[in-house]
Amino acid sequence: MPISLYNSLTRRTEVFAPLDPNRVTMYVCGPTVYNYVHIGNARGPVVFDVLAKLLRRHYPHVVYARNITDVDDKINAAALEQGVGIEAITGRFTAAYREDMAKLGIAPPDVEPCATTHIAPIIAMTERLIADGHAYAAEGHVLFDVASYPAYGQLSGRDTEELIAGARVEVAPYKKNPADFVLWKPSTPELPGWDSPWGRGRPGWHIECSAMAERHLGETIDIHAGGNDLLFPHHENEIAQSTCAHGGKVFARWWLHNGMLTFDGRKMSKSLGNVLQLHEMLKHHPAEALRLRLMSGHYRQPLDWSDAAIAQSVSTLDGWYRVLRDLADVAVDAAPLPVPAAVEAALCDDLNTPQALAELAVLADAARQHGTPEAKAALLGGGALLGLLQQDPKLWFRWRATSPSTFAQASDPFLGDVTEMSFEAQVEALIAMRQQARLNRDFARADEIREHLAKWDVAIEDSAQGPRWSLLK
RNA sequence: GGCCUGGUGGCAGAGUGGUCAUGCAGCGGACUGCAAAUCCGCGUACGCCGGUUCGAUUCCGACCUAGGCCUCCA
Repeated sequence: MPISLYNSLTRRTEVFAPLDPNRVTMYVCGPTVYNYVHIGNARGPVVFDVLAKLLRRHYPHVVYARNITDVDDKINAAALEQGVGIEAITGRFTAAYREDMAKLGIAPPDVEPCATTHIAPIIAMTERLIADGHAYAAEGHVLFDVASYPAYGQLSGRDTEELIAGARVEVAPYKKNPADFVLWKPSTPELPGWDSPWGRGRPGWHIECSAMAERHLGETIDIHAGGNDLLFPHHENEIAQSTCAHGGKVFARWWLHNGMLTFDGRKMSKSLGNVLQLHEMLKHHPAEALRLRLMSGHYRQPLDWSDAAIAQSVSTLDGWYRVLRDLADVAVDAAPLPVPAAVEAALCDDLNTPQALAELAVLADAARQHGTPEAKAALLGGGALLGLLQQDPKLWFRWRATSPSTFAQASDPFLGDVTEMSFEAQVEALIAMRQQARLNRDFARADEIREHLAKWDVAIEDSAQGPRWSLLK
């Protein structure tokens, strides 16, 4: 089944065909690690994680690179403010980023290059651009000469003339044209810097992606992806740099751009201040529900974020995990889970995750009704491609790592002294007590215990197999 | 101002020129000590106005409206 992907460069959906089917290359712009990322920053990683999984099914060798920007003026500002070196900042938030991505079920990329470990390739590429007349040094800076690249503006649909005339950008005196952008800039002694032919300095923002993509993936890559707010100027500049540094070779054959998360109808962004930190969200919601929500709209459309939407994702997963819990004893060959054609077809159609999720719902219904190993395997297999439904259903229903705060007490009205009892032990004891009350047909007491447990967000179901419990989310 | 997306049932959110999205929530019934879960049943959505068509939510045009990029930003 061929994969079709919308290409921002051509503005149409095209059947994907890699340059080399034996080495498919994909580059995704990663975070600048000066703080925790917000939930909107996780959308690209989630949808492109699904894309990577899909590509790996179709091709034997996929090289997926997602960079870490670890030198940047915001990092410098944070380091100065906290009186530490930039490594303290970038180290901490790189680690947090990896942890939070892992919680969302995002597989690590094959390569995770950092700007600071690619200074030599960055300088080399900059020198090449100067030598070929595409860049110039001025006052310790090196700037890309936009006028030297006639195709500039192609990706973002901008008119080069207008950009060169560009009134909105504050024009630095050393620029030939307002649209020229910096490849290298000088560092004052208190700022991080590296020796270069132009003095001690640091790379501009755009050049690192060009240099690292070249280094790890090659001069022409199959897919380059990122948020649509990077389309201009970041990706436009990357194209200019890479194309000019590679003698006119195509830089990226497919450009994919995910839509923004909105919050109260506006783009979630640090500058607007309407952000929700992923790290914080993960403390209050099951990670899988956040992932599901991030996939529940088509990746190119905006997606509104709200508590109600998270709650809906939780309910949806409750239903699917209920099916899997009821089929816990149905054995399934886990090694190669089958991938249902309908799920794959949806994803092959420009990553239509909402359609894929609709198919997953159909599979869940089938599994609930038939309860066969095949039906269960299909549900698990479809979920696997989407990065869902892979945990033990028990853990989904006992998702909270810590017990409710209301639980911390020495004495329980029903159990007496509970200082030695764990949360789970207390819950189990109370449920046993309630079961006995029900057998005695003392329903008033049974309901009292149920209400008591409800205060700890413990919900009880009396199933045919006996009572079972879960934690409300 | 330039470039670009959207406006679908209570909510979320796909899709299509002519019988079905799907999920969540809701309502009625069955089941249950009561709940929960499950099962059965229910709701005649496609911004507005024109046009093309036998037929448009789907194509075309205008309008209204929301949002994104043009500056750091996933």
